[in-house]
Amino acid sequence: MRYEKGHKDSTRQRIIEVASAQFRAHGVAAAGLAGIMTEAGLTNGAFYAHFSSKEDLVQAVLCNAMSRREQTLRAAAESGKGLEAVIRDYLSPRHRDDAGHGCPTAAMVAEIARHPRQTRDAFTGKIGAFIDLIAAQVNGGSPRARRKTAIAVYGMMVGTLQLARAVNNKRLSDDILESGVAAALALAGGAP
Amino acid sequence: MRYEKGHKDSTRQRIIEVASAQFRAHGVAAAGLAGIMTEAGLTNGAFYAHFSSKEDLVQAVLCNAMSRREQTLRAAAESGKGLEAVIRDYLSPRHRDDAGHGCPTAAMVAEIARHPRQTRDAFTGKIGAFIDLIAAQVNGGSPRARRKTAIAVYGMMVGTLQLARAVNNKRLSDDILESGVAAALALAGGAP
DNA sequence: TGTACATCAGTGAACGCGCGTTCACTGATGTAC
DNA sequence: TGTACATCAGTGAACGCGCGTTCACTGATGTAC
Repeated sequence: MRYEKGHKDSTRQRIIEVASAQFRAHGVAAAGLAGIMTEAGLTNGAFYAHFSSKEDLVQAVLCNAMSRREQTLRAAAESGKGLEAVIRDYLSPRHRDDAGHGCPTAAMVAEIARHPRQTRDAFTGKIGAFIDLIAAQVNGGSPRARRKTAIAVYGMMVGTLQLARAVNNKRLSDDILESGVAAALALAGGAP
Repeated sequence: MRYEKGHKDSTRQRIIEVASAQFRAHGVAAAGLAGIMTEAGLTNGAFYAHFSSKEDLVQAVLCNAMSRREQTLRAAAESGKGLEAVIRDYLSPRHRDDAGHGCPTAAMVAEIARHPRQTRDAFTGKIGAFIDLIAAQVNGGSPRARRKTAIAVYGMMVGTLQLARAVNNKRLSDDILESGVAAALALAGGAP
């Protein structure tokens, strides 16, 4: 073969990573395959040697991005950094201003809700892991209560980050991030 | 004139309402002008007698939908229904399953963040009113603390509703709504 | 009162464009004999 | 060792389609004289 072993896999991975950033930065609908392939250093015809359709790519991107996010969360948990650091990092101006390399849920959740069953399955499968990881770091209460708190904390992180991104006023946007951090810590920290 | 007075205004309003539902149900990018005009009982050429561009319509839709939402919130506050009823209604299966007639923020916030300045301005201007209305019903703390809590509660409502919509598992989805309600009440109710 | 013209919401065909997708082809390599 | 063929990642032009937008036109009404 004229390409070294693993070449095709690495090309596929490159396409996924370019698409992942473009989907998060501009939305799935607004990111075109031609632009993705060009940024990946290929022509558009090569796309279908790697994926059967755009929807197939969306699923691959989702699995990849969510898995990565899960690993980051897991690493933070095991290094003992604690939930507070995760929350502060999530609701930081840096994360707000760089959606392309940020949380896939915050960037794509509303669009995912409108995608076909299989794509939503890919998302659903990963979201449970997030919840469990956060729940393990919540203080106080039964496992069931901790899980409920974890869901709420995650929902708040996603919602406040999106609000901070949409708002056209730096002062208000910073306010939103700050309020999210305070409330998330209050929830996760058990009784105040 | 062959049309009664106010005819054009009511046509414009009809277009806005049809677009409003389609934008929330399918997303701004996925909802086409031709489909909107057809559902409004007009042909596509008539669109530009009412709006200068699709972006112009997006702004009109945003103003209209957010104002309506604000009125609903205000009415609930004045009738003394209390924040609890608002939260329960927001995080209900009915609202989750009918995005087309639901909260414009939850349906469009991520897309709005990618729209031009003027569109984001229309959104930003309205979001402050929401926060104030919620803040007025939060128990305990200084006005500043209540405002921060209100932002967090609103962010959590938006985020958990989106998660509940995206997830492909009724049990988990209901769980998410329930967790959101409990946490929002805990936050807004002051010390537990 | 009758006629000519102005108004204007709406029609419907057409515009160029970028989309996702298809496909005949390329050309470097590995394999068979 | 040399030749013929198979493989296959990638090329690049083309496909039909729906998008947002434009525009010449319609036709019912109001206005001017």
